[in-house]
Amino acid sequence: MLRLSKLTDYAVVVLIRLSEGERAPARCCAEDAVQTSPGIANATGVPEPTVAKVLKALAGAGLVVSQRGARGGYRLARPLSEIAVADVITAVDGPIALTACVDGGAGGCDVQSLCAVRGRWDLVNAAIREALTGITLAEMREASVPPAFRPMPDLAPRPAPAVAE
Amino acid sequence: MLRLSKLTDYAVVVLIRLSEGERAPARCCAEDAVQTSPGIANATGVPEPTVAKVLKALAGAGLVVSQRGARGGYRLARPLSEIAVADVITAVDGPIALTACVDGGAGGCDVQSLCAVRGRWDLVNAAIREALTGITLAEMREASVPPAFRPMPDLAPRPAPAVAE
DNA sequence: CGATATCCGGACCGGATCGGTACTGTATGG
DNA sequence: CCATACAGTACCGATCCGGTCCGGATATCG
Repeated sequence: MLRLSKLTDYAVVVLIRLSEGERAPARCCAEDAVQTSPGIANATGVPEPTVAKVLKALAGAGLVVSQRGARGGYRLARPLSEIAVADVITAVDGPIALTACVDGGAGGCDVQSLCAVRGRWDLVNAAIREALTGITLAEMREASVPPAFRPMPDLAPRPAPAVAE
Repeated sequence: MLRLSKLTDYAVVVLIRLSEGERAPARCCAEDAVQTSPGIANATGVPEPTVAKVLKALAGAGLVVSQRGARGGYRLARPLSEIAVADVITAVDGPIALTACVDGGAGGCDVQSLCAVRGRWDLVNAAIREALTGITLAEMREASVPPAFRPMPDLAPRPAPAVAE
């Protein structure tokens, strides 16, 4: 299923929200346009603690900068065009690795025969990583803007013989 | 982390083993070169029940054909060059979808604000699916053959500003 | 300069899904 | 007729994710 953390989804929402800045509220134009965790949570609907956790991970990865103190908050470190989906995934879910026996495989394989798979998924990992690196958050934001224009996309064409899903 | 099922890894091992056929054993050239679950399990080191489950899923997807009966077993339905990684993942782990709110999103989103993400990941899903469709098991088998030639691959170069992992 | 309120940081816990196992039924081949 | 091997179902354990709570640090306000 290629399970991707829900946290990553939240991270994208939070980052896009962070890029849009605070428009409506009464707070008249903050100097750095920092946004607080509760504010983002209120705007996005994500629970506050979860937002805080996501922001924390993002701050640790350098995607956002944190401003501590009474009037602190979070601010984007880079424009969305410079943030790839791979960066968000790496920040939230850790390094991109499909299986346990890739890249930083610490030799946790219990069966030797299985370890023959080492390096086998590297091609797939590289391909996925490249695909994820080529997509920026700005593109994702643009993609979600006109929902009426894409009622049912066919996704990617599959030259290989498709099997019953 | 892009968690990929361990079952998928096993499936690749099993399929490659299935493609290599039975060379060593005393069984003098089976008519269809069918291999039994215990045989594959013994050859690969994967527990027999797991092999059986993987084979079952693969048979359901049409990647392998099953031969019931006393001298039954499994046989590849297609050469490895015709089997894409995406097919294996789809067969074992179900359809490729990173998040719950994509493609067949049944509207399980509890928060409306979150549902604004609908369709946002479609680009990423399409890219990943395309990447996975473009890699066949034959390529993966070739990649794993010479382990000495790639002691520490750099994987994919990352044009985007790399963050601390 | 001190108090305060706010916010970041790390730690803990519950729940859910996945991985693995065992049993029984059915069909084929000897 | 019996042995073999796949197919289906059900169960159990473990790992990991998601959510929540509390403590430390900091900038503002008095």
